[in-house]
This record gives sequence, C-alpha cells and structure tokens, in this order.
Amino acid sequence: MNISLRQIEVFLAVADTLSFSKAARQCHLSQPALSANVKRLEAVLEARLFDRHTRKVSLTAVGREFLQVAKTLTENMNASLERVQDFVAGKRGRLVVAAAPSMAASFVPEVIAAFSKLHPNVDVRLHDELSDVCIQMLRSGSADVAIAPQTPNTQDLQQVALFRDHLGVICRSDHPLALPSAVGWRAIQPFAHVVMNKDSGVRQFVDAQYARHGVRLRPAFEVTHVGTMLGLIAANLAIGELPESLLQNIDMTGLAFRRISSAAAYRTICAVTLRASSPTPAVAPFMTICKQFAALRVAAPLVHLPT
Amino acid sequence: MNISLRQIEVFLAVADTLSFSKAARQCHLSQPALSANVKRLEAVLEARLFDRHTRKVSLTAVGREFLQVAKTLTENMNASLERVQDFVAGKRGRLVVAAAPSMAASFVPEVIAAFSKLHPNVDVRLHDELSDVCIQMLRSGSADVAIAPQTPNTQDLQQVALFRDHLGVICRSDHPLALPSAVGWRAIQPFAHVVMNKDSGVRQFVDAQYARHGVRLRPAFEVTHVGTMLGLIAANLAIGELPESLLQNIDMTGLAFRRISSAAAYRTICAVTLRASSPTPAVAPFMTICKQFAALRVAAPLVHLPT
DNA sequence: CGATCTTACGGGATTCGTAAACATA
DNA sequence: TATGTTTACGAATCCCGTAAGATCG
Repeated sequence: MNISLRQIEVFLAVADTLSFSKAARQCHLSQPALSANVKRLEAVLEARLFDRHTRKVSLTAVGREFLQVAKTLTENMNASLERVQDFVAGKRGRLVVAAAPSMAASFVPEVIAAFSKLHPNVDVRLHDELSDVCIQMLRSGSADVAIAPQTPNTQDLQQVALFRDHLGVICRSDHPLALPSAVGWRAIQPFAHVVMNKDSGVRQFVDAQYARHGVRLRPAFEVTHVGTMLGLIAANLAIGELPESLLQNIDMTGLAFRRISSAAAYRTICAVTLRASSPTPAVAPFMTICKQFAALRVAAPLVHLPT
Repeated sequence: MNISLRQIEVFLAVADTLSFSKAARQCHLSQPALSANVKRLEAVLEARLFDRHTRKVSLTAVGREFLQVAKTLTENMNASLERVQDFVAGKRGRLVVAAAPSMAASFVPEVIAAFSKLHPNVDVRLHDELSDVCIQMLRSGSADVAIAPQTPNTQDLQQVALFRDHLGVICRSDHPLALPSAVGWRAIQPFAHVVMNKDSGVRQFVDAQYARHGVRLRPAFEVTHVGTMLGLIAANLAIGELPESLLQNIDMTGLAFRRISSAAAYRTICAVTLRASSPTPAVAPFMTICKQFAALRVAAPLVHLPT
C-alpha cells in the first residue's frame, strides 16, 4: 500500500503525453498495465489525477499539484543516484592516503598527481607519518590506504607489493666505495658511519638490515635530518646508508649512491588496506596507478653513479 | 533493475540499527527477506553498503555516502507526499470563487470567512461578475466554483440549489404597500416603478419575473446604482423590485421590503461546478459550508417590515 | 464504426517466510 | 556453543499482457 517509483514515472509519462496509450508505448508497457498503475497511484493518493473522457485526457487540480511534486522528486532522485554512482565509480569523494615520510616525499606525490588528473573531483589528502602510525590510521579508519614498507604478522591487512626500496651506501664521489664494483656489507664495515635518529623509519630499516646480516658498524654520528647526514658525508667524515627512495629529492652533487649488493638489502613497499572493511571506491583506481608507477620505477631504477 | 522505495527504507533501518535482524523486526519483515532487499540494492548500486562480520554490521564508505542521500530523499519524499495529501484534503491550495454581484456582496463573504477559518492555508479568491461571466469562468477553468442563480439548459454543469432569493418590493415605510398584508403582482401594478439598467443581473431577474407572470409595469426611471433607486423610492417618486439578497448591505431606514407573494417570485441560487472535470479538493468543504449557511438563511429569513 | 480507456483473467516474475547451512567470537 | 547472516526452496503476492467490454465522437 505504498507509492512506487514506477507509478511516478508512469504518471509523468501520461501527464506529458496526455494519452494513456502513447504513455504506455513510452514506458514500454501495455496500455492496461499502465492504466492499472495510474489507478493504483490514484488509490494511494485517494484522488483522481486525470479526467478521462473518451477522446481526451486532462490533468485534474490534484494532478497538476502532483505533477510539480513528481517532477522535483524524480529530478532529486536522479541527481542523488548519479552522485552515488560517481562515488561508487571513484569519481567523487575523499581519499585519505597515509604514507611513510620517504614515500610521501618521492613516490606518492607522483601517484597523487596522476590520480587527481583522472579523478579531479576526489579530494585526496596525504598524511606523512611513520609507517607504524600509517598502519594505525588505517586500522582506526582515519586513512583509506597506506603506502609503507611491508609489515609482518598482520592478517587483517591486505598488502600489495609495489616495488623494492633498496638500501644503499652514500659516500663522496671520490670515496673508494664509489668505484663501480659490487658493494657488500663487508666492504662498508671499515668506514665511519653516520646514522639517523632512533625514531626515524630509515634508522629502523637500516638497523633491521644490520641485524639481519649480522653486521655491526661504527656509528660515529647520529643525526636527525638527512641534510646533516649528507653534510657529514660530503665533508668526508663518514659514509651513510639510506633507502634508495629518499634520493629523489636530494641534491647528490659530489656524492654517490651504491646499492648494497646483498640479496635481501631492501624493503618491500606496499599499498596497504584493511582486509575487513570494503575500501572507499577511489582506492581501487588509486592502487592501479600505484602499481603503474611502481612498474615504471622498477623498469628504470634510479642510478647515482659518480659522473 | 531499478531501485525501490522499500529498499531505501530497509537500508535506513539497517543503517540505523546496524543489525539485520533488528532492522527486519522494525520493517515487519523476516530477516532473510530484508537481507535479500539489501542485496538487491547493493546489486543495483554495484557496491557493498555494509561490511557484515558475524557479530558486527558497519557501513562502508559507499554506505555512508548513500545514507546521506537516502535520508534526504526520504525526507523530500515524505514532505512532498504530505503536501499532496494536504492538497487532496482541501487544506492547502487555491480556490477561485466566481459569484454574481449580489451573492459576492452578501452571502459569499460569510461563507468564505467560515471556510478560511477552517482552511487557513487555502488561498481563496473571489471574482464578482455577472452570472453569465461566472459560468463562463467556470467553463474556461479560471474559476473552481460559481455562486449564481440557476442556469437552464446546461448538461455540463452541476448545480446544487442553496436557497431561494425572493423578489420583493421596496417602498417607503408609509407607502400603502408597506402594510402587513400579502403583496401580489396585481397590487404593485398601479405604482410608478424604478428599474435597474438593462445590463444588471437584477434587471434581468426582474424582467424575467415580469415576463413569466405577464406583468407590464410602468418603468418611470431606469438607474445604474441601487443607491439611486433607493433615493427615488425614499422621495416617494416610485417603488422598485429587488431580490432579497441585495438587502443585506443596504440602509433600509424609512423603507420597507415586502416579498411578492407569488409562488414563483424567486430565483434559486446555486453552487455551480463543472460536471466534466473533477473539482479542486477544496471545493467539497467549501460547498458543505455553503449549504450550512444556506440552511441558516432559510431558517431565519430576512424580514424588513415597517417598524 | 473507430479510437481510447476500463475490466477480466491467466501466466510469469518478484518477493516473502521457513528451514537449514554457514561463520565467527 | 551461541548469535547473527546467508543460502535454499516452496508459496503467496504482485504485476504484466491478451482479450473482451464500455464509452464517446
């Protein structure tokens, strides 16, 4: 005993054509079926909507009133559904990206730029936080996707590997390690090192690598900013290890970066989402673009050799 | 393959309770049936609206988006339908009344006042036109109801008799006719008469009565305004005939009105509507009030006897 | 008599409810 | 195991299309 959208549609067709048979054709309906629809609608409203004479159909006063209402209602409905469809298609909405600082500095901006070009009406927000915090934001629902190093022991996360972020050594261009031969853990051990602060993601990565390979280096300096590290290196006071991803925004003149040629001297950067909750639709195209840019990066890795 | 209002209703219930079973009870539906509704809605939108875990149901991003849309849509829908219902109930809208001048001056204002008190949101408009014009307005659709003397030979009109508007004689209080005895056509014939202009409805009524009763009077004066007629009568230069309905707004001091005691010396005032088109809903209560006031008028007719 | 809406009625699709299966805390 | 959702399936309902009926020009 409720009104149906079909009935409104049928009503509008009859009001438009002022003919039951024409309206029936327009609605892809038999004329009696359409007639029944109008009848039901009139029964619900408890008022005639049309005056039917044998040769002419015309709107009643109630019909005219309902016409306005029906028009605005369907317009509203269509606009609203279109809105939702756009949202579902990922063309509209908000996408919160949480990225580890190194990713937020180099990789993610490219991806966001490409994504925003394709989806200009999606409001993309970027948080640069330590990877732990990124995962935490994901779990709390305050981020839709995280770009961060792979996290172990996390059944609730879906982690899609994007690319490998290799660990490497930075030294002066005239440093012995800058020569184009393989650089292993053994080779860097003799030199004085500058490392990042304990809090930094980079330091944790580097420390994890040290631990995994049983390497013990000489931390001559511990600094907070990458710039300081580079200054020390440029002054030939130390060498340092950094993930390759950090080089993107760094002035490397006079310096050289050499990947450490150990099988596992890298971390896997992933696009991370919650497995439990369906992601915002915009996440899917965003991840597609992530993968595309990751593929590009693998195909043409950054190389910083002495010139 | 279209969205249904039931589905939206069901969605809102689930979004509200965050439980399929509670929502099912709320919607008077079995839980699987409700589940199917949600499923169909999700199929149409091509997106999940809820994340269902065994113990917890939560909205997805799309669900939250759709929630806003669904809320405003149902609000709109309900408000609109309420609007239409009010219109159907005659509580809102516009009512155009066309009334013959004598009715517009006396009877109709009372009716409109009473009607507007009961239906304050109906915009009542009154046109005072000659009865022919009233009927014409009715036929053209520019009036919803007419209050006018009965019109003959009109199959397309529905005329509801309200009351009889008696023809009477107006004379000075000291005139012989003012004595309290029956006044017939014969009695008034000897006196000089003042009549209204040919264009006036009153004149047509009076002439019709003359013709019907085979009476030929002496039209000593022909005037345009009732005031002039009364002046001539007060000066004892003539007597005149007027329908009783005109007395309502007239200062009768020094004058007397006597109904003509002939069986047919009246015209029937009707509420007239078009038979072909369903009337604006407000017409029905308006006519009810018309009948009530007409009954009052019959019960307590105006009497203007010399004091 | 022809055009158009209404009524009558049988068939098919949709939707519902019951019962069983399934999934997690 | 207990709670809550999904799947399966028979049944009731709703809606549509065809055919006949009614009405007016």
